[in-house]
Amino acid sequence: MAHHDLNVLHQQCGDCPIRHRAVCARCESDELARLEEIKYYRSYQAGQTVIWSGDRMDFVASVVTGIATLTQTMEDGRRQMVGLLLPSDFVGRPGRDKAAYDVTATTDLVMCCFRKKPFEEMMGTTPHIAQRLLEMTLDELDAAREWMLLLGRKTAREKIASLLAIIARRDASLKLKTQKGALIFDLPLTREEMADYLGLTLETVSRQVSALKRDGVIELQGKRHVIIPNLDRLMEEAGDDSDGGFLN
Amino acid sequence: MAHHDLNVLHQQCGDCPIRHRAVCARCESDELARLEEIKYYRSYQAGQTVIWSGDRMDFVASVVTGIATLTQTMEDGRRQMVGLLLPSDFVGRPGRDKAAYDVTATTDLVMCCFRKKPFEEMMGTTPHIAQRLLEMTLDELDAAREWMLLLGRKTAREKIASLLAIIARRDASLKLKTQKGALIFDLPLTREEMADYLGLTLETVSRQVSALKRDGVIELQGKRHVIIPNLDRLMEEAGDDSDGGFLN
DNA sequence: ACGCATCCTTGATGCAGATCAAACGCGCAT
DNA sequence: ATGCGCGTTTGATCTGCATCAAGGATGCGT
Repeated sequence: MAHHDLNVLHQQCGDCPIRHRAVCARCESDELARLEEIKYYRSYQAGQTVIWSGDRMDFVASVVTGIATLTQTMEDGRRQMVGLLLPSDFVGRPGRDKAAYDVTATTDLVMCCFRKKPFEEMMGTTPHIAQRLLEMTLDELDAAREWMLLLGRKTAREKIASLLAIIARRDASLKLKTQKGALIFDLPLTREEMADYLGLTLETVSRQVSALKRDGVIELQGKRHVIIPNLDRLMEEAGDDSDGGFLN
Repeated sequence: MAHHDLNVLHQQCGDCPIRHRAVCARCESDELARLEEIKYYRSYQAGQTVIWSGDRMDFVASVVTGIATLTQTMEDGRRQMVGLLLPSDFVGRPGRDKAAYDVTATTDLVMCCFRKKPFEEMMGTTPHIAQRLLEMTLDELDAAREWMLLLGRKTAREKIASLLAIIARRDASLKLKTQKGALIFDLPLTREEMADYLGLTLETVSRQVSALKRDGVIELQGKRHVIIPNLDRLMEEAGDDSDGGFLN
């Protein structure tokens, strides 16, 4: 758990899978070239800690592949996940030198890193980066506020349904494995991680997942493979405003 | 509840009480002059709704004086406050034309408004505004994540103590009425609003406030006037990591 | 094939906070 | 003064989820 692989592959930004969603999304080719000079990749194995809260953090990064989590921990060990980082999500905060949260790889993870100093300098001279980062941060803030509603007011069953709906919709937006309107995906989180995200215990998560299965809202193959036969039904269970998205 | 006063006072930005904390904090005098041209003030009475979630929103604004809240509501009426807006806080999102949350004035409120279109144009040409907005949004995101820990994992007593500590620290930072290390302030929220913020019922809020009083953690004069004889004690009750702030 | 670890499920019981209900205090309009 | 409304307090009871406790399933290293 101490060290991390330095991945030697040098990917061209032009071929990067997150080219159009990450913090670099708006960059022109000359700006991309400058970024390319200061970037480097890092890989982490599933379960590895990327950084501990309070540690000095001399880089910022984009998740390229895999999933990471942000968690906060109280002295007595109570844990709350405060972010789920998917490909293209940004890690770190320009202008801050210590990590505010624990960052953990929940699957194998590849990140595109930039040393903080050069990145901050580029932010000053490259408005496209700052613009995109602002947009992404505003999106995260909206997501955090939706999560506050979940944590403060939803029942255990609604929390589980909400989490499944969020994961299902994300997968639908890229890996869209749709067949007759059914969505299929693998849960990227253990029951305990789901509990930490939802403000529940792992036992309650397990019981409510079983209940949703018993009631036909979801189907399970093994513990992690989920089939959503009817997304609308799941959304009802999640208690979300039916109108769905409010993008723009 | 339908209309709002148009306040005719034209304040000079140079004299503005939030000049150095708001979205305009980094502006040079020429930039400020341009902002001054497109700004206008609006006042709301305590209890008035500034805007409803889903409504068209053609402006963005800074809170100048007073307090406003952001809340989300589920169809069945469950409510969760997702933001507490204090003087200098920013309302609205550039690039979005509908409000995502209900915004309500909990005290008499004055906002410094900018029509969205001109403001967005200025953001493109005035990096100081975009920079400051990014910084403020990152701060809000941190606050939202701290709130997620509170909502997901803290006990009712810890939630109340945390809210009081947050309000106390904010007042200490400006209206600092310190005397022998004791902090004094008026609660800007009703018990019900506190409950909506904390993910509790108003009865539980009332009981836990009484309990903190009984245990000498706080003193009360009337229902709203609070005295914190010992902030460290209150912070312990809040269950926060003792190290306190982690700015920068 | 075996043992062991990790993750997960299920059951029994307990408790913090929700819910239901009543009454208090204070400001305000008549 | 009187009565009314709103915010608040306090009490009695209920319940959803936590906690405590056993197993079951799957995968991995030997």
